[in-house]
Amino acid sequence: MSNEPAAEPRWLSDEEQYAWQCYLHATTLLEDHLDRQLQRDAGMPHVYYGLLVQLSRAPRRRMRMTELAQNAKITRSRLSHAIARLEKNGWVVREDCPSDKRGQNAYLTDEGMRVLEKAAPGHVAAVRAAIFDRLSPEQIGHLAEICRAMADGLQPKGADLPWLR
Amino acid sequence: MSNEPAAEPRWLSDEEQYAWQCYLHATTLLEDHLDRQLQRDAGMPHVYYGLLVQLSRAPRRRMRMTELAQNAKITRSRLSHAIARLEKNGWVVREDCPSDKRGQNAYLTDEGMRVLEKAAPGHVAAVRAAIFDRLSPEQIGHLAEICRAMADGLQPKGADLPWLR
DNA sequence: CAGCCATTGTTAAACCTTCAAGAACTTACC
DNA sequence: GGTAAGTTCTTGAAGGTTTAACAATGGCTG
Repeated sequence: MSNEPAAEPRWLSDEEQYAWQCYLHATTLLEDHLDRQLQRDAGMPHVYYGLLVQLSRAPRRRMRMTELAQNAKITRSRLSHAIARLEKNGWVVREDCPSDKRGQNAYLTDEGMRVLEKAAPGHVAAVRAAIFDRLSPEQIGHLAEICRAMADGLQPKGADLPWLR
Repeated sequence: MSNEPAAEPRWLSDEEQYAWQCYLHATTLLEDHLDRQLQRDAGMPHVYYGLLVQLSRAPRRRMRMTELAQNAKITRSRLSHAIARLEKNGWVVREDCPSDKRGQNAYLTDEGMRVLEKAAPGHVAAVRAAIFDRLSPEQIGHLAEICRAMADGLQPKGADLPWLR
């Protein structure tokens, strides 16, 4: 199916092309906007912030690296670099996992927690201003539904990234 | 409004939180997926591909740097680096702009055009598989509407980036 | 036309991401 | 229990992005 030269590619209809255009614009602008907002107000990019959020919600503010990577939808390699940086900031520390000697836990430090709590209101405000204050409740429902369908189609099964690709 | 400590941040409702989660997952997974797809099949990241597409649609396959950056929603700096790389590949060349001595045009070469035409079918197929084959026509309409509303709120007015932020 | 401010595009440095490879450990199986 | 295969996490290098600063030019205002 992906080996044949694909005799006649099914191009996008006008509606589809328009939707795709809008999607690309919105997602690029939003991601850039949030990255800058967080870089300015909290000294880290959006993805890193997301990692702290995950950790803050985890049982004892700790989580196995792989699980964290899965939740955040990033590769283990990327996470490894990210945690290294967050560790330098003193916001996270690594600990050996008791039950599996290969494993590492990332632990959100008190200082990391403070940074997160300080950044959260501004971030939520930014997200709200960019999305939820601009959409009707029905649209929010539709968005969730649409994104869920998309994410479903992109989830697991792949080479080094059991979940990505 | 952004100066006051924000007495009581309006957190996200459960529905909003769910939608935001879905959105983040879908957009991260999709962007990663397309980046890999294009890197593998065309030797460039998704953004670079988008630049070639823009150029291919422009009048004489050329466009002013700033205009290209605006259309692609990226900074001039990022574009500058990107075009430098594409130029190394021989897919784009820079030309002085006749009417404004500060200006540069990016021109899509014949080779660049070939690369684009070769990559297009696979890319469209990937986009289709990830989105349009998974959504109903109504959902596609909703998506466009939602993204348009989001993009509208994020458009222009800013410091070094007259359009971004 | 002189002065001043805005715009255009680039650059260097710091940072982030990807990719491929590898070290350490676990599991399954004989 | 020993070996092969799989899992977990890290690393270094290559490449992409951001930020701030800059040179060159344009355009406005008096």
